[in-house]
Amino acid sequence: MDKIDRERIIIDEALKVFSQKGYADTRMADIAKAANMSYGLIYHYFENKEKLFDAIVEEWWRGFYDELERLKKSPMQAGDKLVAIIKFILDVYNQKPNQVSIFVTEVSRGFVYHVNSKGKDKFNTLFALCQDIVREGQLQGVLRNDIQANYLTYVFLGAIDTFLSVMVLGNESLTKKREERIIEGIISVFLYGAVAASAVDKKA
Amino acid sequence: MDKIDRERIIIDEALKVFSQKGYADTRMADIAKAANMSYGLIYHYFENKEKLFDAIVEEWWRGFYDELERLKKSPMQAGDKLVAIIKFILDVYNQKPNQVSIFVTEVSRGFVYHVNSKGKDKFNTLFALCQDIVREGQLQGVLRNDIQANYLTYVFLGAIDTFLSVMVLGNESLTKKREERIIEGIISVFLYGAVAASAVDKKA
Amino acid sequence: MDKIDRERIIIDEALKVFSQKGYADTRMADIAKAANMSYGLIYHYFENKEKLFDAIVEEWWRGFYDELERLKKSPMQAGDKLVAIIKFILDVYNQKPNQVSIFVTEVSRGFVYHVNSKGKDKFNTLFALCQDIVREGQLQGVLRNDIQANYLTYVFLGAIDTFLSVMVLGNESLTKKREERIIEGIISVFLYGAVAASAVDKKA
Amino acid sequence: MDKIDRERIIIDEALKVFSQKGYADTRMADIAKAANMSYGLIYHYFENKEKLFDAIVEEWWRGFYDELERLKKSPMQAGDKLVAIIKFILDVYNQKPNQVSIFVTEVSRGFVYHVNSKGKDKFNTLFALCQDIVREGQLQGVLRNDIQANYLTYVFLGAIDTFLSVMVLGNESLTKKREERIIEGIISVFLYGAVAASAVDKKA
DNA sequence: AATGAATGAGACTTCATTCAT
DNA sequence: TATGAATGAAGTCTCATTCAT
Repeated sequence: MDKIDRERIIIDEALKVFSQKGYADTRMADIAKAANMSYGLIYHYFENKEKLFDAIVEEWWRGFYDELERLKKSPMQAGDKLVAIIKFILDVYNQKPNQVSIFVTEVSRGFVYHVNSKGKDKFNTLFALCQDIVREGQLQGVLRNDIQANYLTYVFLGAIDTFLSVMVLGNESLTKKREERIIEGIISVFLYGAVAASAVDKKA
Repeated sequence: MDKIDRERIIIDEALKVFSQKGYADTRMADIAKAANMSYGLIYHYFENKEKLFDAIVEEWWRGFYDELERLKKSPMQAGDKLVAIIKFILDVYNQKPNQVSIFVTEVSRGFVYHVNSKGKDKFNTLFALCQDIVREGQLQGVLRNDIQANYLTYVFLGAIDTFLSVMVLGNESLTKKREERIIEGIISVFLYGAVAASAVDKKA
Repeated sequence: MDKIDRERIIIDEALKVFSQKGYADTRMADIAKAANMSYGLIYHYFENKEKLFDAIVEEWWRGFYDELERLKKSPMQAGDKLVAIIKFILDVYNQKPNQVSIFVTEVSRGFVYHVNSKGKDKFNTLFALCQDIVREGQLQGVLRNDIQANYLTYVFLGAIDTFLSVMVLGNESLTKKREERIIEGIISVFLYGAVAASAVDKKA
Repeated sequence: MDKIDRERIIIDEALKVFSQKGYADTRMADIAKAANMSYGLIYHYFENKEKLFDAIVEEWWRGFYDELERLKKSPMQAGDKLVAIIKFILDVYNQKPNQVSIFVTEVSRGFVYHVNSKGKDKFNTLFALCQDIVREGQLQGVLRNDIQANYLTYVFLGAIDTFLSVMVLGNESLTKKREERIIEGIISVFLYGAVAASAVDKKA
């Protein structure tokens, strides 16, 4: 088995264990057992527990960050970009729910990183990228201008995050159809608000 | 110094330390030092680290839960209830940012509770209570009926949660004026959507 | 309540707790609770846990030692003295089973005293006194001379000790009638042996 | 060094320390030092202090129990069986005095086991097995029938136990010749009684 | 590359004892 | 006398990490 394969196995299995037990309650021995190898061997591939965790986060983060950067630069309309973000996250959740789980429970709330600030940085970067897209939408006249971009971003990211939390805590899985409905629902509320049509006298 | 006072001091200092370092990285000795007493003494008042943490969470949770129950039963309009929820949380944040911080970073994402399910239960209870109020709004014709109540709730709670995360991670404090603006902003987006008035052809 | 009374209560209650939980597993707080007072107060009467334990042992030991000394000096026949010893021990057991229990489980096996040698000394003294009486019996021609006094003593003391162990471990209580039968039985085996009359061709 | 060897070393060294200091006063660090290894390593082989102690006791107990069962089933005469029991115990004492010491001071009096009842059970099992053999002797007409089997057993086991206590407390060792004399002595007193031949008017 | 025995810093916790009130 | 809050030494045990094989 070559080096890359081993690393893959370790990362994948560690991901499972971390997302099930949480970082603090995960033992290197648990990971080794899940990966079906001795724990000594893990140290050939990763310097220590934290670096291993970082590798997992980095992998997910890289993909997410790249997507956000790509979207930011793309010529799409801001509204469609926001839809694309949700789509992307739900896709990842579908393929690797554990990865999203870790992001939600450990990274975005920065617990592993209480001391250093890696998690905080990532969260802030994520927030900033979304806010850029939101601001772009405002400039395009697609999104409201009377509200600061950061508030719009709170609502947008928050909706996704909370939705994921519920999914993660409930261990729920996602059918394609359900995914559609969710995107539809969240985006619709975000864009057009929660108020009933009959009750609208918007921003009066 | 009497028993209740000591308990207060311990809880208050533990709250600070927990929220700064996170549960896992907090040492009983740290708390003792912060509270200016021997670590042995903490064990006179709290059975162990977890019970101490629970006491802290419980205190905040009790207040929050009571408020939600009170609101649920009150004759207010659902929209006003949602405003009241945000107001309440921001008030608590203003008075005890650490308490909110712990809730956001440790409890709502359930990391201390990966093993047992105390955190998960609290989160679900919280979600359910909000959803009840949202559903009430739908019945009153105030909130949209074409979207499932849980999606509306994701957006609402998510907005608050993400906002708090940003506040907590940024160690930001809140002026009265800023608080007003935030409530205004989040509620407005939640109720009327992010789309610019000029661009509205809602739910078409 | 005067000093002597308090001491009595502490000793009596400590005796119960020690005999139930054993020395190592007994907390000063347990004793205080049993004695219905604060644990601080115990330290007014006894220097520390070990001294308290010593006081308990000393009390029982004093009575036993005095009895043995008295018997040693008395003009009774050696056989009757041995009967008197058993009688005495069973009487104490009847009145204060816990006291005997402590002696059997903690002192005679010297566990509290593994470090120092108080228990060992007491056990040896006890053994020596019995052996003196046995030797006296040999001189009187009442007990066998062809066996060393210490072997006779092993059998005698051992019978009592094992019997008490069984009583103590089984939490059994003693009726007067049963007591008679036991004395009869043990003494009879000790004096005349376990061999059936029909099978006797003693010391052939 | 392989797994089994290490376990042997730990058990052997722990046995020494336990028998010298007693269970309660034995530190895991003491055992580690005696075994010339880090204390962490002990936990690779034994779950905790109590399990380590149990392993030691179990080893001795297994041998003793098997011997008793073997004797019980053997076609020997009951009297010879009793001799064999004493022989066996003395042999073990000769080879592993510490093992016997632990049994006498810690297990047979059940101090480690004040809470649970492992020690009590073992003691009762031991007693029951001996009593079976004694009863067999009664049925064979070799032992007296006019005394309950349990009383005969008290005397028999007690003699051995007390003798061992004296040996253990005195740290005495055993020559082959002395061993013979002891067996001779104890058995003789047990079988034929302590009374001088000249004074016999047995059971009159 | 691979194993898992070995290490030991350091965490939590207990509880006898002291001491201010 | 009486209380129980307060102390802190000391114990057990965990587990990331190292290292000989």
